[in-house]
Amino acid sequence: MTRETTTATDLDPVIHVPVRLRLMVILTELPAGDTISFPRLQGLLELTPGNLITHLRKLEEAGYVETVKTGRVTTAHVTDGGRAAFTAYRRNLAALLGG
Amino acid sequence: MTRETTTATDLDPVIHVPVRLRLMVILTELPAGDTISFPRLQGLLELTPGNLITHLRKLEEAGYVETVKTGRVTTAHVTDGGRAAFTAYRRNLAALLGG
DNA sequence: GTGCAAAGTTTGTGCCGCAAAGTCAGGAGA
DNA sequence: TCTCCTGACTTTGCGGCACAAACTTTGCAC
Repeated sequence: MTRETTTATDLDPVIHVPVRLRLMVILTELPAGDTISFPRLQGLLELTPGNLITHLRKLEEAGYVETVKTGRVTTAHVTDGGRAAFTAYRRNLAALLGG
Repeated sequence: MTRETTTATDLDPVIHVPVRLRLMVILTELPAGDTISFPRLQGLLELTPGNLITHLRKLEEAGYVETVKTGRVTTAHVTDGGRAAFTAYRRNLAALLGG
């Protein structure tokens, strides 16, 4: 009951923040290979651009997301590591909440 | 998909903080009418007392938890409002994560 | 080429989680 | 009874982070 619960309830703080949690949901639900634009994300999440870019960078620094500037607009997509981390996050959360 | 998702994904910030989330799990899994002592909570969560009391107070201020000092030791238990809020939190989380 | 609007960036502020250090109460031993 | 000691909180200060306002940049319309 010591090691298991400790590990199981360790929620990745990079993902756990509500805005980033919603970001990861949007990005992982995107068809593989697809990207989504910065303005579209901003509209979906109803964030100020400054707020959005901060969270996107946090995810990028963690290696969960990649952003590419194509012409005028920046697009984002989740990485393999990001998908894995998100899966682990969900598993830990389920373990904590018991289902 | 605008107003509904916005409402559904609104995660109660009082509960969402990892320590308090674990606190709510422990407290709501307690048999109805039971209480748990401060030192026991501290042991289970592996927190400094200062940290624990801060979070307990946050939950108390929100009306989710009540604490009673019985003799030497303080005990805590969840309120009806706390149970309701926790249920709503889980529902919102499930809606966000899609399951 | 000048004005305008959309897109992204930087910076500052305020809040909050966290733990170190302090306070208080009760019991054991002299 | 007085004092020491231990266990149980409590308070305070610091560090880090989310958030948005204000600034910069880029491209199009005219």
